[in-house]
Amino acid sequence: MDGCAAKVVDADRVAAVCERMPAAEDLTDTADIFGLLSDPNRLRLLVALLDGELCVCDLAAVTGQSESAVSHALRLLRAHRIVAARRSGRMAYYRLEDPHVRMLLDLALAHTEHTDAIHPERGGNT
Amino acid sequence: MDGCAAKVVDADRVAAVCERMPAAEDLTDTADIFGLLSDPNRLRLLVALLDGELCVCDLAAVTGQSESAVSHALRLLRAHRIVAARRSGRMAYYRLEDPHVRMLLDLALAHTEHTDAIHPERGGNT
DNA sequence: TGCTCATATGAATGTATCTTCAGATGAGGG
DNA sequence: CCCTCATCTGAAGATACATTCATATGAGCA
Repeated sequence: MDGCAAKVVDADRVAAVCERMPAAEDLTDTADIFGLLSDPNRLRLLVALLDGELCVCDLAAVTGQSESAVSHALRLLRAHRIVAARRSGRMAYYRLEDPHVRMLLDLALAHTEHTDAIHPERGGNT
Repeated sequence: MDGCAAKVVDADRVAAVCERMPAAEDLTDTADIFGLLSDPNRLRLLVALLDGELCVCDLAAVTGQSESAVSHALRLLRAHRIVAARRSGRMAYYRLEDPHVRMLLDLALAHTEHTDAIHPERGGNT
């Protein structure tokens, strides 16, 4: 109500935009999810899980990180229910659990694949 | 070729996932964009611009930030060509320029309106 | 010309975040 | 029971980031 009433130029536009502005909690929430996707290593982890579940050591191998780093990252993602773990003996198999994040990943990656036409020699891996 | 060949459990899966893994540059790029969306204030800015262009002081009013903070944020977004500025006299009118980011925002906001009830780390307040 | 206003910038501060190291937990095999 | 292996955790160090303050630019106006 007062957050949008300082020194404005287009008071109408400002009021309209304030109307449509999502709640602060929703914005924080969304920013939080984007934050989880903003790290290349976590991104690698999630992309690896797009195809199905993988154990920690395989995730470490795929993403080129230490198993400790992978475990820390998975813990973060787990805390936000983006991934889920299945235990089998000593192994922990992780899978992508959040369909919303899956959609964001798909959308984001679909677009980056267009941009890599600029990098002809880099097909997909090393 | 050895980035995916350490101590693995499902060598086939690991190899397959490595095949599909986007190039490091693309992942960095995507993570970078997600990083730009990972700040609530920048998010507010971009959401405000979804409807059309706004000047800096109106953006400050809408998002409840100082004009200096808004200017800094806009500079960042401008550097990544996510927003663009139109000058008119002393005023600078910014608009959302990247359709890819617009899609990500639309998708993310559509979902946060549903999912704000399930998050663990906010201690269930109003 | 001199003044004010809108925006832009740089530097400094504090805070958050990532990575690594060392050790802990817990399952399986001899 | 003891030992190994896969995973997990906590703490510490380094790095990056957001926010603020002070000031600069540059347009309009008297």
